[in-house]
Amino acid sequence: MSATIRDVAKEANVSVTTVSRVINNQPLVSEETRQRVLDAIDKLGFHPNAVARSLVNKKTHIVGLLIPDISNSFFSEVVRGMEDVASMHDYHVILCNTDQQLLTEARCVEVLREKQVDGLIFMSEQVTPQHESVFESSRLPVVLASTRDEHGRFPAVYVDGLNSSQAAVEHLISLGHTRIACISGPLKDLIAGKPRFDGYRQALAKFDIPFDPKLAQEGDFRFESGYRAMKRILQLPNPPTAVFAGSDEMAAGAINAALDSGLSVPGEISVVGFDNIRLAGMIRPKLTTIAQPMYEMGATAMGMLVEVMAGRVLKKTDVMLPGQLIIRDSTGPRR
Amino acid sequence: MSATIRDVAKEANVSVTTVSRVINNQPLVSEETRQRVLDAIDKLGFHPNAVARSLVNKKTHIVGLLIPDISNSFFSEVVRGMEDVASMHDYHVILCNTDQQLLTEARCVEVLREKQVDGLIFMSEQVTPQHESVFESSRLPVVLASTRDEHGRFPAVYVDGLNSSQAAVEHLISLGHTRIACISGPLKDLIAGKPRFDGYRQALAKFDIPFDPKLAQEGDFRFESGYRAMKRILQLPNPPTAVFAGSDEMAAGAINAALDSGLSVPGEISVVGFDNIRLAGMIRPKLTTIAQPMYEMGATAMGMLVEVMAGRVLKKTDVMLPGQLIIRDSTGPRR
DNA sequence: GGGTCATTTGAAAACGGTTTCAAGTCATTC
DNA sequence: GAATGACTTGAAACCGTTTTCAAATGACCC
Repeated sequence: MSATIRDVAKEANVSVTTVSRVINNQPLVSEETRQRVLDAIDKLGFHPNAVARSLVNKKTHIVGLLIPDISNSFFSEVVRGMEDVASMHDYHVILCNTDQQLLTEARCVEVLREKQVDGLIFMSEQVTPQHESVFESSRLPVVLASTRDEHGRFPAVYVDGLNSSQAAVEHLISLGHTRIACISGPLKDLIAGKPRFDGYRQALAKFDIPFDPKLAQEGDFRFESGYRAMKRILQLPNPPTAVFAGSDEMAAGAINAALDSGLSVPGEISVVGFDNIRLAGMIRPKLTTIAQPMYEMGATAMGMLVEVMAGRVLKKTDVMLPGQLIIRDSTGPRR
Repeated sequence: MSATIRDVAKEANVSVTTVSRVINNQPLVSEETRQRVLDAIDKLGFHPNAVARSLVNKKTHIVGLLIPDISNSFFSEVVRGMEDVASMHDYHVILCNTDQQLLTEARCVEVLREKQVDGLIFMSEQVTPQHESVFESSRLPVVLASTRDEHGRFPAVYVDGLNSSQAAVEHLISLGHTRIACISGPLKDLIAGKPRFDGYRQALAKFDIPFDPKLAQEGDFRFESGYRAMKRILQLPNPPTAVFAGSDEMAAGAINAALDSGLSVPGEISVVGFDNIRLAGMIRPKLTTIAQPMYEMGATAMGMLVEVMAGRVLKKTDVMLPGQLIIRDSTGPRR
């Protein structure tokens, strides 16, 4: 079918060794033979077979990406960062949607390993002991993105949820709000759930505002859960004047719920989100939020994985990126 | 390092042939030896090396995805459909962001081919003769998604932009609007640009509404271009009472521009979009739009590719999916 | 007892590259 | 003119599988 290195060798009247040297730009070939080989390659339209090459090199230059759901804009932005850095280093990425199912995740690791990928990036709300054992028995370099394992066994990149959300809530407090609700993500999520909720409480504590459990609702980061949580909150006898949501989608849901209940935003109730997905600038009012450096997080994670795969040792195995408060139109002074 | 088929053979006291038969579930092995081999595999923690396997099979069970930009929610939704169907058939996908740069696209095709992928799915605004020649010289099965080539040389799946947008505009007309603007995508885009614009004109023509070139603005599908186009339109001496936008993002931009100009939507101006991305249900007012079956488009494209890779011949090489008008809150009767 | 046949098994040749190591060529040196 | 060394080159082993083909085994039949 397609020409092989042997065909080229025959055509150029040299050995396969020499052809191999030429296609790998090794210096030990005379200019004249090199040219002859190049001509033969051209003539036959030869392309080296990366599979054969991988078999002997034991390197595929492919990395696996275990992502909950690529259609979620948070992940797709992160993945873009990963892919850009990967291709910068001549790596390609295999994408796997896991829906955070341990079984799916484990199966993916297994076949990726059979496919001899050079490394793995993992994203998921939790990294359980089962995860750790799956990763360890795969013997592959693994980097965690937007998550981390309890024991810090694997390098990880994530955003500082605690301080970021504290800043978000302090922003609300600085506007005069004292009755502030929180729509958090699942608290068992140790990166995007718990820390953001803790930041909320920490801000309250700092200003001696008592914590009212009724004002704390748990959602799942999605629009609908934000909408429903807000509806519940607004039925309270003594509703809040501001809401901090653990994700932009939930914040958008909350805003819609408020508007549907006839409240103006930020006139009667302020809302602040978390993530700064594209949506945040497109809804009305534009969302005040914490910008997560999603692209950068993906890029950083892939950068670390590349380092590890190159056999170098990481200077920092635990990278915490700062979030940034972006003040737009969904927050205003208490009236 | 990792155990090979030879190690297993030695451990089980059989030949590699027999081991190979066992791991491929071939029937010509006695129950007793099979068990012995299975035990050895277990004991050594053996996993077959897919690279070596691919070398002889000439099948990698990997397909390449050439996508303009995975961080765009339209593409990420499509890709999700592709990946789901791929994994259903035991394929994995390598993701490449091309930014619609011919050079990047060509380079990706080349290295994917070197990596011996079994097929390719391509997305981009245009398929030029250069593209065709790149695909053809790669000798890989190719399926086009949300685009198509002039000569119909490659199987393609896309949404019927002409009839869908005609339906969208007819919806506006049925609400009593006669002065209707159009914010289209680039007209050189033969799938998402031109046809949607043509559908707009066709609807006007059907109801004998004259076409006013001033009401036709060209954008690039993104939010900002919609915003700017709307601002221009609203400065017209005789502004329209409704706008049809070629994408939801542009529609969202248009709505924001209208609100910023003090107009109410849909009270004073109706807006209809195209795509039905998640955003459409999250903005205020919720967007009336044409739902593109994005997931289904990805799934269908991958389904076709799988067929082709299996050596079967496609019943239909040109699949046109219908769009669906979804009436929400951004359109209302002319006042 | 030899021939036939079905059933299991394994040796060896691929697949398309890389790499080790030895050898050949030729100018330079003493 | 032989020894030295720099520079090119190639034969062959190897990477971890699959597959072809032949051989071994044992049951069965006449």
